[in-house]
Amino acid sequence: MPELPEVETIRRGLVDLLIGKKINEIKIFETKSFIDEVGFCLGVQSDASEGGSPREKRDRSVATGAGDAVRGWTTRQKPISLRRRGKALIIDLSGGLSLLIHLRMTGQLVFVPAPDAKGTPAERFAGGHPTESMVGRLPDQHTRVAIDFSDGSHLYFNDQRKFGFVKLVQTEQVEQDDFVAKLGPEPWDKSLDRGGLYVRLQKHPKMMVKAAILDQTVLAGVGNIYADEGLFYAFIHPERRVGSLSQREVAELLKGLRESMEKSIAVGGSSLRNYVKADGSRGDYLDQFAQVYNKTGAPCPRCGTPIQKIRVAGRGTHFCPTCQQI
DNA sequence: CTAGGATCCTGTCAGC
DNA sequence: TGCTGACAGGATCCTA
Repeated sequence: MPELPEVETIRRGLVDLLIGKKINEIKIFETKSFIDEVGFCLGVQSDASEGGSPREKRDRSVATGAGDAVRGWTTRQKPISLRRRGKALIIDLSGGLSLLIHLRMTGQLVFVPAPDAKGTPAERFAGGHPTESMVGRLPDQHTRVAIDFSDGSHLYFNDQRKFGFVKLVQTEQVEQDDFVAKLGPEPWDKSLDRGGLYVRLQKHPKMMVKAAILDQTVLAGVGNIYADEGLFYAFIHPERRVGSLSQREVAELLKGLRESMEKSIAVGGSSLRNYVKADGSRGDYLDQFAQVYNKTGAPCPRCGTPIQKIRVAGRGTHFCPTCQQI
């Protein structure tokens, strides 16, 4: 699910928790979820000599409590910075490697601190796809990768559908990564102002506007929720052809995208404190800012017309048929 | 170039 | 309650 605001929420929440900690081991519970571009711990199972520090223990099998074989990579590297590009989170490590994390539809990251001396339940930080794994015992059946820190804390990458991944890359190669290299500018990039987005969009004049803003090469980080919200804000029907949009409409669309994402970041995206409210009940963070997304049948906040749901570019699309005309 | 569908997976929900 | 099909917030690949 996680779109830009969720990933940014995670980045902000994790930065102080991870920086300076020392990794003991990265455990890989699901091979498919961990892509090793460096050739350190997975990939070629050959005994051919590989690059890297001789102190690294590679391709080791570890026994878990459950008895499953889990791949592990022992290292002493430390997270030194957390970055975000579009919907990707990048954790740079002290040894020149980086973890490039994409949550796709159902990924989540859960940080579990070490229990204190009194055994008081540790306060977690979690973000991404909201599920019981945010509060349950970890690792669980959805845990794909776990990072164990030397102080006894853990960072879990959980992902029901296994679409997301953690990729190990050289830090200097991050910009050249297949996914990162194709990304368009960040939504707040100045290059999009004063007609910049209009120019980018007009390279695809026949495309439906919703499909165009979901295209990560046009603009990075916009997903289905914020696409619907931004189009609603700008009074633009999602099936309008890009070529029919005026500069003014595109400027409004950019404003709408930015505002809805800023609001979401301000309330903390889909994170633990939205998932579990103070009284222990489960909340839906979308309620805190969404005007149309997942509001099928509800009155339009501007004109009262019931919000409609249609399918555009293969995606569920919510809009107001009165405010957003073809 | 574009649309549209299938695909990777698993879980949930509506309807019967 | 059980079964079935539709659908899910991403991205890519293929075909037409």
